[in-house]
Amino acid sequence: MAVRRTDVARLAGTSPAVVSYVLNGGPRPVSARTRAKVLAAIEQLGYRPNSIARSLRMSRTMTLGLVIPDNANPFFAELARAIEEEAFAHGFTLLMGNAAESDERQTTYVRTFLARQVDGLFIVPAHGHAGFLPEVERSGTPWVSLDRQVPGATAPSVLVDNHGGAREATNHLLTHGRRRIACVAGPRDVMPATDRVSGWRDALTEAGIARAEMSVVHTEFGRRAGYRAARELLAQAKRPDAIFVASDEQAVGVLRAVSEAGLRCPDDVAVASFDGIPGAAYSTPALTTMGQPFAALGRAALAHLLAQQAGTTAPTEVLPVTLVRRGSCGCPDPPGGDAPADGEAGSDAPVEVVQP
Amino acid sequence: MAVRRTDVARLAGTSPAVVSYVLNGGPRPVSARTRAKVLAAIEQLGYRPNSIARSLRMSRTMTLGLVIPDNANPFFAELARAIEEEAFAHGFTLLMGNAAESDERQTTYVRTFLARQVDGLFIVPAHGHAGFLPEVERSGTPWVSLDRQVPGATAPSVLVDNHGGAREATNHLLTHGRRRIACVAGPRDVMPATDRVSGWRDALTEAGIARAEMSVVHTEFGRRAGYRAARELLAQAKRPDAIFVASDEQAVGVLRAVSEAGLRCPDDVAVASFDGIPGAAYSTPALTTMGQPFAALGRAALAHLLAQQAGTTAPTEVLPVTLVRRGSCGCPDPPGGDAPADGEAGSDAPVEVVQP
DNA sequence: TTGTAAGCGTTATCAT
DNA sequence: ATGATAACGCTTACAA
Repeated sequence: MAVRRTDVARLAGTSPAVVSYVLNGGPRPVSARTRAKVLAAIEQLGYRPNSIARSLRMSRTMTLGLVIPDNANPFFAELARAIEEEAFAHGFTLLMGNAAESDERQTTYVRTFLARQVDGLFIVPAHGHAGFLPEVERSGTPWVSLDRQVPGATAPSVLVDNHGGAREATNHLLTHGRRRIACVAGPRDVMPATDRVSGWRDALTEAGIARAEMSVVHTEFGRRAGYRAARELLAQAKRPDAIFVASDEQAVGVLRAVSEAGLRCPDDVAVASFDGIPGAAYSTPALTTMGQPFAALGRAALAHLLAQQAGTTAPTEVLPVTLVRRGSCGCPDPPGGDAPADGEAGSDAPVEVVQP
Repeated sequence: MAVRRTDVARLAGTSPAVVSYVLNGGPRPVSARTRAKVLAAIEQLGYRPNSIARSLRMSRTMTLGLVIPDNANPFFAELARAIEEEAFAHGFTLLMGNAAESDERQTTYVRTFLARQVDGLFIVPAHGHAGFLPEVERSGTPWVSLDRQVPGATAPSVLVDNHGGAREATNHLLTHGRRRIACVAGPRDVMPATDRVSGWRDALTEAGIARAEMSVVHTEFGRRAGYRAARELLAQAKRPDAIFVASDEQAVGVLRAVSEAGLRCPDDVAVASFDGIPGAAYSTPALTTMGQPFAALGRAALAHLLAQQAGTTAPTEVLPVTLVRRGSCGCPDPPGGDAPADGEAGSDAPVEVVQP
């Protein structure tokens, strides 16, 4: 069918193995003359190596799998982007699976990826579920859990400082003179969500605010959920003068609810959130948020995978988040969404008005 | 190393071939008793088939490749999501490649995917570039170009009605009484961008507006580019009273520029855009936009691939876009970003304010 | 109904 | 420095 290594060897008047040595630069040396003939034959036949066969032989696929809970969520999209970038830089191809918040789909993807003999697996576990755990552990495939931890898993996790970040964001709202700071939280069963709630609570407690003065709404991540949660909070008798929101996506919905309620952000209700997705710079007002170090997360995740391949035992790693001050908290709002978003192309090219 | 088909056969007291027949449901029948023994052995050993070996043997990988120009752009992200969804539903796994607007990376990905013997390839070509064309054509692998057409390609394209959509959006701004309707366009060398410009121009011409009254800025897709383009337009002596924007992403930047200029949307400057990304429902005001049929695009793309596999010749397909009326054009702005976004989870669960 | 064996395209280990 | 050959794990045609 396709043109094989054998065909190249025949045309070059040599053996298939030599073709391998030329292509792979080893493990055995090959004379310059033979190499030239092989290269010519490859060119002439339009030969392309079959990496499936290579994978079978080498039991190494140079493929990594990534399973995320929700493709449509910009935070996971950004995380996926960072991981893809890092994988590409190391010569790996990434298989992407979207669990769509379903434990079943999540497990299906893990199973598929394992059957495909991926060299490693990145998993952002959907809400507490972890039906995939037994299979992945038994396979012996290196894996890393991201953003969230799986109870009982032996694999390392790469996380961010959710508690500290939430505390810092809340403290920042306090420095703007806000006292009634409510919280739009994530689902109860997701680790980063609960850590962010406790960071918020601790900041308020340290500021001497009574527990009874604190309101929290647990809800899904996502714009719509944030919108609905904020509507509840703003309808309370004692309306909050600020809201700490557990994710930028929810915060976009919160902003919308504030404006529909006839209130202004940050004047009537200040907002600070978490994640630092690119879109956060372009809402009105732009969101003050705890920026996650996406590139560093990607690097750390791959490093942990490679360490496991090398047999090293790598512990869980917690990366810091950094406060990004924009308009929603009451800080001055930088024009034009400040810096060009990561990966945004050609943003500084001159623009010119013309006639069509 | 791993547990193989042979091991299962030995334990079940049968031959490796029979194990295949049990797993694949054929092609030969297996007695109920043998099947039970095989299943038990599989369970006991924790056997998992190696699909690399299967792929090599079958010369079918059940893997498809997708190359997009920019992972960070929500439009491509949404398109990717739709395609992944469709591929998953048909039992395919998707390899995702982000060309990051680089022709070189784009070609690298196509080459990698071909080497991995993907059963088909979806390509959203980066700006006019098409360095990958010779290789993919010669490989004989079925492929489809999406969103944009590649000059000289034999493969079918799946597109939307860019001209008609732009025309409809512009006409809609005209019905709101706007006359000075400027245009923020995409890059000059991208087909859908130029088609949208001509749709906008035709609508204005039909309305009797002189060419000299039309202003257009060509720029990159992306929020920041839209922001900078709108700043130019709003600084003109005769300021436009509406802007047709070639993409929602750019429109988000346009909204930002309008608000920074101390103007209000839609009162001073109405905006209509193109794409219908989920985020468009949550800007302030929400964006009136020409919604692309993402799910249908995914379906069409896969259908074209499968048709090619079956040897059928499939022509280019153009899908319709639909006007989504929201606040930015002057229509009433539906509350809370109207319907739950596609793929947004659990959005209608009750929310409740509690103490932490 | 079941066992045997060839072959998918590659790499690595033998000899030469 | 090179040529032959066994193996990777699976599917299927063929023989029994």
